[in-house]
Amino acid sequence: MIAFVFLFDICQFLMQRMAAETLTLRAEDIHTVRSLPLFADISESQFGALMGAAFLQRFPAQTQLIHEGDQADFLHVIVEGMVEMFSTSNGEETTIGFLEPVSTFILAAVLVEKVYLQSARTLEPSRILMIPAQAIRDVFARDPAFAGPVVRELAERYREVVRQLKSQKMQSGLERLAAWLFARGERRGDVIETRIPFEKAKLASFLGMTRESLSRSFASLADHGVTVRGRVIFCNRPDALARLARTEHSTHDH
Amino acid sequence: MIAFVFLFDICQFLMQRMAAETLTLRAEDIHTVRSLPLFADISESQFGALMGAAFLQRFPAQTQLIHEGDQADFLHVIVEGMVEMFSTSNGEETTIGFLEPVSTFILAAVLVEKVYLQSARTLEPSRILMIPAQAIRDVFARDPAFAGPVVRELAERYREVVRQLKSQKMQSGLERLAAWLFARGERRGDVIETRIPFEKAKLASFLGMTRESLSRSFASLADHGVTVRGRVIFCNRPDALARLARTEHSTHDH
DNA sequence: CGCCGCTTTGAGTCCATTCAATTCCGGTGG
DNA sequence: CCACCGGAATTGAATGGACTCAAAGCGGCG
Repeated sequence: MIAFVFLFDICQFLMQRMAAETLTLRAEDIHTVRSLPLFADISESQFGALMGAAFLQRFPAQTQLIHEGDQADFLHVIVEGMVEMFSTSNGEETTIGFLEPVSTFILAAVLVEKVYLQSARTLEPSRILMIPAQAIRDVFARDPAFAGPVVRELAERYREVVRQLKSQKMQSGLERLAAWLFARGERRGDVIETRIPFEKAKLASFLGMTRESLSRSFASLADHGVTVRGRVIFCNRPDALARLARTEHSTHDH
Repeated sequence: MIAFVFLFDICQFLMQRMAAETLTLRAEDIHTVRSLPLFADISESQFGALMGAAFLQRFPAQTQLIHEGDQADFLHVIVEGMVEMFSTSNGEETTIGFLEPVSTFILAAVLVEKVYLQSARTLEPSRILMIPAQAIRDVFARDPAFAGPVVRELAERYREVVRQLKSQKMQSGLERLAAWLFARGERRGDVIETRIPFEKAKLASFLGMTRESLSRSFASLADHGVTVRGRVIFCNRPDALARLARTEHSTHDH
């Protein structure tokens, strides 16, 4: 049984290899990875060890990089493209987050040598740097300068998930949407502009609702100065959006 | 303004002091804290430094130990009693978790020198060891043996919250309840027995539903062999419970 | 025994989802 | 350049699950 699972893993790995394209690390890429807070402090030699063991691959869109439940064998770094973290249970799928360059993901599973709790797939053609988990753990054990950044990374991720859990439990879908638009939008004068860089269905899943509900939520936001033009959202009353995001239950306007 | 806030903090602290009772550390307590995975590996001298800066307090039930939004000044260790982690937003409150001896809480906020994202209160009379955040950070910086356990603790907490988020987004209240009963129950022969060590309303809030819904969920679980007797829950078909917990959507029985 | 707080039950309402149909949009090929 | 196609997004109607409000049990403790 174990043997079969192992064989299956190998097959999967080879198939992925075939679908992907292994690239040599370019100096420029190494530099961007090196500049990540996670790696900024470690010694040159340890960083060299990590990069020596790592490899960079190019994946097409919609490639599943990580399968929830697998042993965490690599720390992934997204160098270019876009990655979705998600989870599947009894056929249902929910989006847990999105990753843009340059960031690492699933550090927790790698460090504690456990299985992944989430899956990951590319949403665009992407370049991913894969560092063997063992190399990460080795450097962690050897280089004390690595501990600080690792802890900061973990702690920040933890706090992010706590925020997500809170908003999931205490806010309505409309409020989560407002908060998302506000947090991620860019101010242009007195309007705020937010671009959704993926399908709206993904955003809906991330916010914990259906596409239809998201669509209706956008419609409701018209009362708050929001205009939707495809994947670009404008709001000419950012304060109204912020107020809603902070979950204003007192105001029952209509 | 700042001065007033500071004054307020001091008042709060003093009031807490008055409500609480400062205790001297007993050798026995020190030993239990020392045996925590988080502290097991650090050097004797560093541990001594931590304990020297720390103090143990006894709090009555329903005492708020941590106010969400405050700067994280202490790492708390629950030595005896029961603590609830919760969060408040626009008047609504949600329970995020429960802590029993012996465990630490809010390590993440302490390490990154940020504000607490959650509040904490005692649910029973409790003894809490409070270690100044700065002492924790100092030891972390000085003793490399501390890094591993810290990372393991953080990583596990992170994974726990991810699990909570997933179950919140993908499972029904009924399924979450089944999962909770199953995970926390004790096998006695072919029945499983679970004791709820706090108000059912707290459990409802933790599971993300109202008391009424929780009550109705218990009623529905009767079909799965569940009997409720006050705060003690029995199930004579643990497999049915487990199946439901794994979120069996396919089976539409009746 | 009687009070008080927690829990349960009931009834009605509301909001999100589901299912279904239509519109919108980008890309392709004639 | 335009017609067409398919996937995505929106809209509508109906369902259902969870919540709110209200009232009635239950249980522990003085």
